[in-house]
Formats: sequence, C-alpha cells, structure tokens
Amino acid sequence: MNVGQAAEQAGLPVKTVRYYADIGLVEPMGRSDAGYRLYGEGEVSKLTFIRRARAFDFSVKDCRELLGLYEDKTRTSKDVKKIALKRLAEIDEKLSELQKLRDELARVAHECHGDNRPDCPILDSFSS
Amino acid sequence: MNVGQAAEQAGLPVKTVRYYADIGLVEPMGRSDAGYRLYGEGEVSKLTFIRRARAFDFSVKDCRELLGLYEDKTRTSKDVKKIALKRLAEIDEKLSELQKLRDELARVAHECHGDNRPDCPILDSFSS
DNA sequence: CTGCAACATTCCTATTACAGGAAGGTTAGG
DNA sequence: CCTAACCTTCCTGTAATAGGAATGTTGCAG
Repeated sequence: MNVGQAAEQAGLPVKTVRYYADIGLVEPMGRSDAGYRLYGEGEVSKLTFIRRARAFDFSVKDCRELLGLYEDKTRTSKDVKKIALKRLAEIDEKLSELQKLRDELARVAHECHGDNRPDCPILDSFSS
Repeated sequence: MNVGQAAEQAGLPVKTVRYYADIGLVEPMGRSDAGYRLYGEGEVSKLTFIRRARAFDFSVKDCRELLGLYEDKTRTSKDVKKIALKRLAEIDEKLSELQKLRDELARVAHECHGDNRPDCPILDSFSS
C-alpha cells in the first residue's frame, strides 16, 4: 500500500510517516516504479506501535529503542521495564513541577481582584 | 553595564539576554563605542521580570504582553488576570493529561514482572 | 608598552518532531 | 484525454535557546 493508506491505518499524518521513513525509524518495504513508498502490514504495525508509545510521551529516540526491543525476540521484559520506569520518573518530576507552578499561579491569580484598578498582585509577584 | 553583568543580575544566561535583545523583547539602553550592549537598572528589572514569568511557564510571547502591561501605567488588574487565568486553564489541562498518562504508564509498568522472560505487558500495550 | 585573560561582537549550526507549501510527476476513472 | 487525487522532493518555519567559530575590546600585570 502507499503512504496515504499506511498513514490512515496507523492513525498518523502522512507527513509524519514520511518523516519516520526519512529518519530511518520505519522504512517502507520498498518503492514502486514511480518511486512511491510501499508499506505492508508489518510497517503499519510498527507505525501504530510508535503512535501509541508517543502518546505515552516517549520521545522518538525512546521509540527507536523500544521498537528495537519490540522486534528483538531475545529481549527480556527487564530491558523494557527499565526504560518505562525511567520515563515514569521523568513524568513524575514534570508533574510535580507543573503542580507547584499551578498552585502558585492560582494563588496570585486569586489574590488579584481583577478590576479596573492598576495594582495587580500577579505582576507584583513577578517583579518583587 | 555590559551584557554579562546584566545577565548575572537578572539570573539569566548571557545568550538568553542577547536573544531577548535580538527579538526586541528587552533592548539595551544603547551601545558602547565598541558596539557593546549597555544595560541599566530598568533593563535588568525587565529581564528579571521575564525570568520569573518564564518560570511560571509563560511563553516569551506571553511575556511580551505581560511586559507591556507591566510598563503600562494605565493597565488594569483585570487585563492581567485574564491572561493569568487563561494560562492557568492551560496548565490544568496539561496536568490532567499528564496525570492520565502517568497512571496508565504506571499500570503497565507495574504489570510487567521485569525479569528475564521475553513477554512484556508494556510492549503488548503498544501493539495490541 | 605589551601580552594575555576575560570579556564582548556577529554569524552559523543544532535541537524536537513535525507542519505547510511549492513545483512537479503518477494513477485511476469517466 | 482530462482531471482529481494521489505521490515525490525540497525548502522554510516553529520555540527558545545552546554551542561554537572567528574576531574585536578592555583592563591589568609585568
């Protein structure tokens, strides 16, 4: 199948599928006489796999590694879990930072009366 | 003062201060005979203001707007609060998405025994 | 006065993961 | 045969810098 159909089946934009081919993440089976990328079931599976992993906020680089493990019949679940736990720790850190930020912003926004007067605790919190 | 000193006082990397000058966010008071950027107290205040706002995850574009309000003696606290609340809503959405993602990743990672066997629920969750 | 370190300048490249668009070739159907 | 809907490559842009090269300036110690 051509790139459009592969993209649709994998649930990815065509641009993205071509991009993955360019960076050697998921290369097409081959090319047609006209130079069209040709994809099979296997490639669609990999593309789908990557879409799901990306939805878990894994970087494309991580995906490359995961895809390697995905295809490696000799890999152990330990290998995969290690990557997943690392990602989880990163997400936890991001979450806690974002949460702190949110609370502080909510606090200053709450303190701001939001009327037509010029004094504003939000701006004050940035400059003091 | 020169860019290095201004950067230090504002708590920003020199590169960043120059970048802010380039994009017209905080321009130096003037230039020395040798072409060195010259900063005064006012510029350092603005740079500090921006550093703090950036720490709140405001985009540089947002900062430009906030800086305009910061300097505008006729602005009302309502104007500022509007931006802050918009930002807050965005952060909340990001938080909830990240939280969902975290929980699901934690679940599949937990289900993975992480030993030397080849089957792995993490990878399975990507391909099923 | 000179030499050197520590500053400064501009400009170019790279990062992440694509999106948009131009210019052009291919294919399928009516 | 024409046309729409595909496909191709290539170039540019995004956000907010970081890194580095090549070069100029300043201040101070010897």
